[in-house]
Amino acid sequence: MTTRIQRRNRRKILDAALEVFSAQGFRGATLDQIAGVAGLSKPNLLYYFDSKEAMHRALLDELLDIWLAPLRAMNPEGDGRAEIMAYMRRKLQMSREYPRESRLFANEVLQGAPRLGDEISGDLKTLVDETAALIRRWIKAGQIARIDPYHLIFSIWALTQHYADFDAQIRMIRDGADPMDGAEPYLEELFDRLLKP
Amino acid sequence: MTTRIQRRNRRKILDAALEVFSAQGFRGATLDQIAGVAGLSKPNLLYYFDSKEAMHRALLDELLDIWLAPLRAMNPEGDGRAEIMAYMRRKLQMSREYPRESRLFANEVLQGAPRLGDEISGDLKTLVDETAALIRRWIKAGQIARIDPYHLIFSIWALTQHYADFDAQIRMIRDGADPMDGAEPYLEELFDRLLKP
DNA sequence: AGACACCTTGACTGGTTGGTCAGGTCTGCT
DNA sequence: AGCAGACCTGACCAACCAGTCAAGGTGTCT
Repeated sequence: MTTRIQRRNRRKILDAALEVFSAQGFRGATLDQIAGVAGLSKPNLLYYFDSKEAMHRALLDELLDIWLAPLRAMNPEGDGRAEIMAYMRRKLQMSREYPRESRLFANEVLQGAPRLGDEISGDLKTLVDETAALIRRWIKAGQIARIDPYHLIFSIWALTQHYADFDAQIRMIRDGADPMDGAEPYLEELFDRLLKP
Repeated sequence: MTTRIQRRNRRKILDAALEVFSAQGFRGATLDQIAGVAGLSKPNLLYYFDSKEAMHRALLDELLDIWLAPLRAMNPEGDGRAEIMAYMRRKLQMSREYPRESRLFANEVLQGAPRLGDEISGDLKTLVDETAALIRRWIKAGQIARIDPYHLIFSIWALTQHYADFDAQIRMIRDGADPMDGAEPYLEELFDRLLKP
């Protein structure tokens, strides 16, 4: 049985944890910081989660589905170019709407993904392999250019997530302007040229 | 006056610090770990550097020049397309040869670049602005396509550094194979298509 | 209202970590 | 050899941090 209070507080804690973990990394975050952001006491955090580690795992677990949704949303029956362009657009949208989620995963992967369970990484691999096979079929059908499917996927990740993960750097260079200004037409052009058979 | 021992030990410390900071981030790294890798005692580390922070600053300072060398190496007199392709190749080469440096900067920027001095970021901005102006001239001269120079630079960074920074993820997906396998021809094709007028 | 489970917290603990210091050892020079 | 200064370290400290606990507060159901 989960009560109303439980739902509300677990949500507050995970929100705060996302805020702090994404900005400081796992090791850099402290329970006191998370407690402060959540507006709860530290022992209370540990009443709802067994440990800092459990909090982090719960976050990754919950967010992975959201994070991979655009990839799952690709339609094998659709037109190759249109589907890949749409995927890229959705990923860019994710960087705009969920920059903290992007940085959370970036932090985790950057440190060698020590807290991403084998199960999780297995799911990811399966999904990517399936998508790569799908892209190969689109290539065979002559819908897109003959390019490596894996590197294509990596380049979509790299280009879209860069705007969320390296926000600070882009802001410095662009005098604080919105880092994603002009990103969409640019990536549109880039992938249009790349995919054209 | 700097002695031979000073040079040798400072080098050992900075090497070890790069190893540990790049893998764990600033907050995640401990002086004990660095001391262990360097083969020196912790107090000895602090004999050569005032603090953990000073160590980190010295590293960033020393490595920024190396890191930005490819950008400085662009030749304004050269052919636009050839120069940009060469820059991309050099950056990819950096990701292959200096993945730790890449991750060090990635960690720093990801956390909002709190330890990158204004001076450093100012230098970077100036250099990027100059390069952007140069790219605009190449566009005017009809040597490359009409694309946003800043986003072009960001996309070169994103695509090349991704292979170093997200190494762990790519390895998972590609079953431990060398993440950069096939990256060069892929990026060659991508930027060739992108830059063509 | 009363009972009972659920929720909350101040005070604490044990371990870690950045940094200090007094005193020791080594090196290069004369 | 002997000396000065550079180099090195064990022992220590204060701050920080994840996690514990006993005690009290709160919501809910009858």
